[in-house]
Amino acid sequence: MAEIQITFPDGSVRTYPSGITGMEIAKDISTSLAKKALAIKVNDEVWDLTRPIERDAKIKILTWEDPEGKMAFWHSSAHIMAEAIEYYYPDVKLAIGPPIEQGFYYDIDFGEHKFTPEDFEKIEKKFLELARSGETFVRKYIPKEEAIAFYKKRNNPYKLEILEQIPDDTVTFYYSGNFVDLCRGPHIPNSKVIKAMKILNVAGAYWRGDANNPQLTRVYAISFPSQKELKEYLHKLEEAKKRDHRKIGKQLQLFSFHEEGPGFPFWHPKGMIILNQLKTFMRKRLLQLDYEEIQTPIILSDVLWKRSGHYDNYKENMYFTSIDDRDFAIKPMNCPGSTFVYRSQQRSYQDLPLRLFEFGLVHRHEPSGALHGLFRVRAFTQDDAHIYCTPDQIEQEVIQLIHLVFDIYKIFGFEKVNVFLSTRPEKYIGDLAIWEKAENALKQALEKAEVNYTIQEGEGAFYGPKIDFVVHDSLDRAWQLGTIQLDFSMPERFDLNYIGADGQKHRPVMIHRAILGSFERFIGILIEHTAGNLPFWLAPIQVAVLPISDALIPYAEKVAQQLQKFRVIVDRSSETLNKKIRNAETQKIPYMVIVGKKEEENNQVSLRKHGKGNLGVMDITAALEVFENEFDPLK
RNA sequence: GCCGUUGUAGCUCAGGGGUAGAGCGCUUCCUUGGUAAGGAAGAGGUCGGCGGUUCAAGUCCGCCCAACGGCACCA
Repeated sequence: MAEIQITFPDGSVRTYPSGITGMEIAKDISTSLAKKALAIKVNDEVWDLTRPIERDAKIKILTWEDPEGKMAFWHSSAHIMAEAIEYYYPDVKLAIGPPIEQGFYYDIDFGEHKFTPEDFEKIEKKFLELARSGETFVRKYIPKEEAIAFYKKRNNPYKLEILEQIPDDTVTFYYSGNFVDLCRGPHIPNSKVIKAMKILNVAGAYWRGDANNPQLTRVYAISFPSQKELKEYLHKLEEAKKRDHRKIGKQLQLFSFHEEGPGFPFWHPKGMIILNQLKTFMRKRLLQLDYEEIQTPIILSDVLWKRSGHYDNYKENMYFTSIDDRDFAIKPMNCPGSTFVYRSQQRSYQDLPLRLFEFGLVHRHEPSGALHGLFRVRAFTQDDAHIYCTPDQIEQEVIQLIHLVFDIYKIFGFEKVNVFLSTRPEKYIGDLAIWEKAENALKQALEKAEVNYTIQEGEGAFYGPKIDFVVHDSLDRAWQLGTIQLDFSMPERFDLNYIGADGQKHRPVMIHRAILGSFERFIGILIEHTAGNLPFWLAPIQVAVLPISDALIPYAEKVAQQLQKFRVIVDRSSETLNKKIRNAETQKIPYMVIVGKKEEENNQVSLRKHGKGNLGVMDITAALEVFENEFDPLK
């Protein structure tokens, strides 16, 4: 038999007979590895451990520690779950069942039956029973004709549609237990390693993600090699739930939502402090960079929106009204308004770049099913700005912007930022030459700012290329915040111009940009990022003075007086000290200043830090100094 | 917008055809305290809205609204 050379990840090479399987190689290395092995990577392709390797290859045995190992594990779990579901509901039609980042799902047409959480338990039980029985996953090559006949007999239009799109004459099927599925694989060798599984939820999902197609039931689940890992995962889910900004917003009395205004947040006094602090902060930064602030109307004539193109492209998302028999629209974006400020006087090349920023309140008719706390609302305030410049100025402007964006994210503790450059799509407006110039300017800017970025070919807007900024929060979830979008359309539509050094009229380029995106959404992200423990400068109440008894209220007020440059409250309730501390802690107030007789006698306070505990007794001035040393970008 | 689930006191939730429940919060009283819940009493609800079935509906049925989980959407 021919021999082949197998190269391992560490670079070492071993010789094996051709046709050896991954499992045999794993066993050759060590029995413990063979036990843990789930799949094998063969020259960048993930294979079953039972599949014969016939040529020289670079391999890596995959275990639960490898993302690809997890994928195979969950993919196989999806098959077992489908088998369990078919056991109880033999008439279901399976569509697709892939692994995902956290677990797996199977899209299933349940016909008449409504699959609900009541079904979960019995499916989970059956699943574990099947997994424990030690099912093997056997890969078989089936002629496509045979596969089609198989699914025709089973009356499964979904699998037939998938088959139609496979060009090959032979397709692969996987057999495990009583289950058969058209599947590319790879799978784990034996189901015994799956020790724990939980169905997480069910949801409707369109076949092939198209809203015109029938809706299937998507069953989400996750599985693990041990019960312990499942427990930990469920615990993590709960922790994430605790950080939900909707919940914390309610607990801390920051904002609320009401039936009377779906998608329209009500900001309470404490939330307003955060909102205003953010605005003050952003305003200060922008004014330092030669931006000028403007404010444009919320309601503007529909003539304007027809001219801007929003009426044709964005009508579905706009609200309309009328005034004295004339038609108006509520602005969904600030850009058209900004152009009026630009046009209010003849601009010269010496005026450029002109940087106009607006904390613009926009309204958008989001589909009802899309609303989600502060993350997706129907009214929000963008930290918007429009920069009017010459094509030659794009690069320097974008460099400045990139630095600004990174500076600002850093202040909120967003250190990991991914940057994406989206280039010209198939449908676009404007000259090819200016597109190329603009895209090059963006690339140059990114490179000069020494930013790593990913190009998203063809993902730009029809009116210009753009750069997007995605940050990662403390739970490593990704959030798109900032965007820098070049626009060749708006200057054209509104006939914007400036007089160049040559005395002739020229067309400026418009740069739309937002850094936080929307203040409302950003606060939601910040709450989840910090679990509601906002930094000192953003905390609605910074210090709570807690008198040990009613008799100490006068001294508490005297102390509060001396701390008045901070947002300070005095707890005058006739509760025990323990209760007052508990209340301040649950309200996530950064500092507690505790005063009793002893402190009063020496003009001192006892300081306690939220989440940390007692910092000890000190002079009032020393406490003041502690607060003054807290980070404050507004100083 | 689509599919599914949910809607009971300010908040978190139990109850499930026959007089509406708990804890927290709120009010009052007692207690005056030393680093995460002191004690007692009281007030508070057209059980999301509108219709229907029934002697009787918070409970069963239909429609609507909203929230939640996904999908679709996010020029």
